[in-house]
Amino acid sequence: MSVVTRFAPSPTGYLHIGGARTALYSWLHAKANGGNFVLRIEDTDRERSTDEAVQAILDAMVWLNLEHDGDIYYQTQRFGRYAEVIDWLLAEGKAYKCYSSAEDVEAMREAARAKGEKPKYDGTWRPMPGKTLPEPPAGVDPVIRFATPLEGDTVIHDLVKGDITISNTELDDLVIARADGTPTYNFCVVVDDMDMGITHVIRGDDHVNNTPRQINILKAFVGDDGELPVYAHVPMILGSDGKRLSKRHGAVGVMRYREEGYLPEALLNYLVRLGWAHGDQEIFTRDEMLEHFDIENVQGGASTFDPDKLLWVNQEHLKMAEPEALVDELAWHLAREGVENVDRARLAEIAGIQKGRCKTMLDMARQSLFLFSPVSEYDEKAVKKHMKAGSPALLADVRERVAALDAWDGEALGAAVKQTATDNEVGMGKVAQPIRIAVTGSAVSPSIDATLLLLGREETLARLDAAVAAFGDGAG
RNA sequence: GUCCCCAUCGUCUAGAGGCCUAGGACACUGCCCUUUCACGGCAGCGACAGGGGUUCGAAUCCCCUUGGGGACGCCA
Repeated sequence: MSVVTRFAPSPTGYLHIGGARTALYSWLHAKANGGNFVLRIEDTDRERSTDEAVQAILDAMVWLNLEHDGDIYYQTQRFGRYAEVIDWLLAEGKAYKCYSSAEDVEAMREAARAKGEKPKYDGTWRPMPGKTLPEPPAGVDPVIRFATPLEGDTVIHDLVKGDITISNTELDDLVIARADGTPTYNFCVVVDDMDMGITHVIRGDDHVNNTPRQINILKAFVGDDGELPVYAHVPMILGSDGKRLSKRHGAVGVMRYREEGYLPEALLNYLVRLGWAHGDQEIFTRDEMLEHFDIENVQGGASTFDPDKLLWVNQEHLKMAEPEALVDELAWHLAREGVENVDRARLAEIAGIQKGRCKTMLDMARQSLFLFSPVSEYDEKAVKKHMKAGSPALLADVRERVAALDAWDGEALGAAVKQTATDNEVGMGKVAQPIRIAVTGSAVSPSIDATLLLLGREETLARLDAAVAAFGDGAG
């Protein structure tokens, strides 16, 4: 049977790092096995689900290029189906109406806690042979509870954790439909996974404790020996303080990483290595992930998110990327810095020169800004350090030499600068740094020949002239 | 509290009983390279949580302890 996995976020916020990794693992497992990857929006909680969150998740999935197969499912569009299944369960006596109020149930839980037991619903309204049920109170809408088996064990054959056995006595009769008639998570998941033919349920291990409940519900349909999906519970991602990743750790939405200049391939690469390894390999292309990833090799324990390593991975991906592949992201970041409509060939040229010396696309964009607007001011520290008494004369000298160049190419420019240093009997630093300040305003830019090459003849000459004028008198 | 899961350098991890004097990567430190910032090269620092077993032999298997995480909703 062909593999079908799913990613099933609830739209109560953005897609965060942990969710992105779960989605990645799920996607990888499907695609590496020639299967399908289903995207399902679990929006049954209408109070907390928002359209903005749905859109944010979709945007993030697109940016990460974790493409799903088929249409996106929305649980709110499947209420008819859920109602039908609940009716069947009720008719079969596998579920029942419960009139206990929220306060009643809370009191039951308190009582259990006080006895040192796990807080559970006590089964007041569960029909039992020979048992007389209380009279339903007037004017109260009941919830529907699933009648969980009273004894026996439920075993999960987990692909990452191995077999997990949980006693059914640990479980209580969970609510599958609220008083207002809307179905709840554990129930919808079962119906959906069944209807959508999900073969592998890959999700965070915070769901391990839900799994036996879901298995029990599923067995109500397929029978005790019926076929179940294969489960794989992947560990959580922790913050640097060992606590579950949260906003405090900067665990913001995936799209925030885009804003900070990360490449989707790099983020995915970092994420795939968090909890999984293939020997000593650190850097993976998407194809390499597909080739080597195996859900069964995922670690059982939680791991800690390390922003430093993510940054390094990003830098590695920047270094190995084809310049053309960086054009879209560079354009996006430049636009955010106010620079728009730069043609693609120009962007590729810039990316080709900058990619080896930036850690992020944001760095690249910002460090390329000098190309798009005249130098409005010179960095004070840089001027103090490098602009000496003799600098303006050297700048004027260089200006004449490069102006005389037939072709504006990197090699000739480099030679001209070098010759200026040689002829004036000074080190390269004495020439290159003032030029850099003159044409970029700062002491940091690509190698001086590449900087001038990118800037072009006209701008270079104009900026050198402006600098000679600015520093020519009384400088140093 | 109850149940479930987990446990190798600060962090991510390699390790499936002898290949382990425990390997790689990030971070950190030092040196080298160098026209800036980076890149790169070399070196260093640094771990099998503790205790019992099993075995000729254990980071690897078992048990206990400890530590960490998760779950216990008319949230998902």
